[in-house]
Amino acid sequence: MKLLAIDGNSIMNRAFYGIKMLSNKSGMYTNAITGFMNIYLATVKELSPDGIAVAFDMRAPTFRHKAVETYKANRHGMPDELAQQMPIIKEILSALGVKVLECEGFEADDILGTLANICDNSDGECYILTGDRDSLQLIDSKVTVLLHTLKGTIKYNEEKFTEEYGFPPIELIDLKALMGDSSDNISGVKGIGEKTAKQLIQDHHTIEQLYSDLAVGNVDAGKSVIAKLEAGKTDAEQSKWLATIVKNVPLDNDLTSYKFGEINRNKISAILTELEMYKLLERLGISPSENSEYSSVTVQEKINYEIVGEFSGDISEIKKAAFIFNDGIIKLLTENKIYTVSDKNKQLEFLSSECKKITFGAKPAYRFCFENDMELKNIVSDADISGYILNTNSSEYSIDKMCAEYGATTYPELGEFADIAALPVLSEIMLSEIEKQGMTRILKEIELPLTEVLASMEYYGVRIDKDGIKEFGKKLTEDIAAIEEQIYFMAGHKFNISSPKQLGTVLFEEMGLPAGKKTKTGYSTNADVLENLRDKHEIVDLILQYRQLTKLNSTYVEGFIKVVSEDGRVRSLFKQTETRTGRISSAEPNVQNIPVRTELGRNMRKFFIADEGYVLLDADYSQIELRILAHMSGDKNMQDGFIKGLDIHTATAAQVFDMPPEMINSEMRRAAKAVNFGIVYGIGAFSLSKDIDVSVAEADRYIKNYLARFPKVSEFMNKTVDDAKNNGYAVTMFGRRRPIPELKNSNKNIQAFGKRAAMNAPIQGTAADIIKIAMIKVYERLKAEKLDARLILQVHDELIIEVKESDAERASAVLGEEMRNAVKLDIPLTADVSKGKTWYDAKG
DNA sequence: TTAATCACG
DNA sequence: ACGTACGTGATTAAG
Repeated sequence: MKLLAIDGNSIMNRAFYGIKMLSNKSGMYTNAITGFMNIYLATVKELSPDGIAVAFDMRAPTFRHKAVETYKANRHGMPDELAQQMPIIKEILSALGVKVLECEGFEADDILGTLANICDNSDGECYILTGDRDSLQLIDSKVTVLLHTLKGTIKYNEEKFTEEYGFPPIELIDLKALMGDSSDNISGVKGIGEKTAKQLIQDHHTIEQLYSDLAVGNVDAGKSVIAKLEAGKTDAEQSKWLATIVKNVPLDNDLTSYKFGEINRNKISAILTELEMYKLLERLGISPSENSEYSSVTVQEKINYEIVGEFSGDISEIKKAAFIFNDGIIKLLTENKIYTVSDKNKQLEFLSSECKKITFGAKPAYRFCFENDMELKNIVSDADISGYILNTNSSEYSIDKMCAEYGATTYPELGEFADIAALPVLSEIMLSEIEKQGMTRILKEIELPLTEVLASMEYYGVRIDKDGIKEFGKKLTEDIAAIEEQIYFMAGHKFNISSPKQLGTVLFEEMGLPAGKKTKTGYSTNADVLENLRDKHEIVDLILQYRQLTKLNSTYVEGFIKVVSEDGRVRSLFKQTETRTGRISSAEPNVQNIPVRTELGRNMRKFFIADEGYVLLDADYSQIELRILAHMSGDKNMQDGFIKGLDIHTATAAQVFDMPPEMINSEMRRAAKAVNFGIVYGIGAFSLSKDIDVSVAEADRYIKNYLARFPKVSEFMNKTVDDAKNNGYAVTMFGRRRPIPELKNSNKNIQAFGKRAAMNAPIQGTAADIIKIAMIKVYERLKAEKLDARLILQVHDELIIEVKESDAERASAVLGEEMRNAVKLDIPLTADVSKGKTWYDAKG
């Protein structure tokens, strides 16, 4: 009988720390379970044992000798996120017909030792799977250890062990008795390390032999080693006792009782469905539970697709199809047949046809059409977008992962056609889920049409004055060199100013400036800290200047010179499935963080220019997030300020300080502005106090006053957090969801973060929804009115259009009207348009 | 690859 | 008692 004995705690630990945190929608962590099952299945496949026993620790707290736990540890000495997975893996294993062994007062190790012993005394073969080298002492002719490490699983039998260590496995106990083991709190002999201990055990084998040899002067070692050994005899004996794995745990010693039992498929299905571990279910050959969220669509037949090859028919006859456009090739699925389309003209004919298309990642296809002066028509579903809408938290929306998550059939046997084969059913499941969650309008009226707008923005790009940037860079480089010289002079030597570590040493050790905050790795040298040191030494100001100039030079000057195309334009990627709140993001290059707050940085915008004969139009929403808050909360007091067209920060100050608006000075307005920001972000008194430099108590008073003056805002925030806790997600005005599993985390800080995110998501997300709607309307109207104008940039609450001078007036009206009228709120949305040859000039 | 920093809304 | 505002992306240093 071949027995596989697994150290449950050790393997769960390895899995937990080896795999990124994963959790299902309700915040239950699954990473250790996933990792464990991966290792388990691989080992079972490799070994084909007759039976399996998995051992877990059950040590009463009083017996515990392990090191003190870290802050978030519980009584099991492990993080809650791991502890909560332990009972579940036990249930899964039991349901798989595997024996789960625990014994009061014993560790998993001891159970493994006993199992090994049982095998030794019968005709068993024992394989021990663990991540812990301790168990190697159990190896003998019948016992093999499979040691799981980062690099893979190493099989240790007697031969392999002896070859590596130079002595038999049982003497590992003696080795530990000498060198100790800090993780198990075994002291060993003081002053004897691994090297010396190994040599001594190779020569003398056991502690007992070593000390009897020592007594007759038969130990070949230096004077100091001998002295240490003599001094540590008791320690050695005690350590040996501690290091010895117990082999007499009361267990059933009939080996056959560990043979595989019956598999409870229903139970496994129920547990894994709940955990959303669909991949594992598939590997186990078990279908997801009927009670699954997605049950109505999870019972599917595998469709018999025929792979035909290059499409040779008449494209105009295709009425409905799935396609994926990638690497210049289209994979096409229609009427249960899969084709490729390689000819460019055929591709364009297909894309621009009236055929209803479902796809995965439509944006590149839109761009491909724009580049060829065609129009991509009739995209009715995009799985990439659907995946994002259903879970904005995911970092990857591959077809494979989504099939596992939503229970769609996969077709790995179709190789390169696996994705296109899975797409129709996957899309159908996701569309019905989106419908069920009330997000169909988000999909059809916002995200799907937006893809075309973003593709168009990417296609056009923005014109850049490359020579201008180069010249600006030259000046910066000169200034940087001069500042560097001065800094080195003041510091007394050269060093890398860009290295926070080296800078910290210079400022806080060599120059003796008072160190403020610390980071994980040393002193903090960020702008906040330096700002406070400004009047302590002249060098601080120079460093701040150096930081500003080098940032401008490397990120913006050098960064942009690198990405300007032949035609003098830069094409950023506007990503539609990136942010958790529903905003779009920009990358390669990021055009949403071009400097504006300082005059020097703002110069960068002089190099974002309109093409010859064209001008730029720029419009941004004024206070859109606060307006949304006023609308969604229904707070009449707050709405009043906007309806009357007051300066909102001054109006807030008047409320918070209980004074007429004309009595509000700039300092008070600044404080009120910070409070307004804080409210949107899910405020704390501490951070607010730091931001506006008042005491925490003072800041707390501002917040309390604010919430008292705007009671509906207070209510709204509480309800938002409550709902998010109950539902597992926060939701925008239009129904877009953001899952917030952090609210269920056991760590209070993470929970607090969840609350702030829950308060912010509906506001930031609704603002994102609104500007997306505006973008689509602007895009459609510019097209309908045949204006020589195009949207080219979006910066969250700001849109930029490049327009032929003769059409500027009309485009300007379109832009302003569509932004203001994108949606109807209880209060007006305001957006003013201004015009200029450069972004610098066009920004009002 | 991760941490620190800083640019934007 | 503890930690401390939401959402992004790019660059640099350093393990």
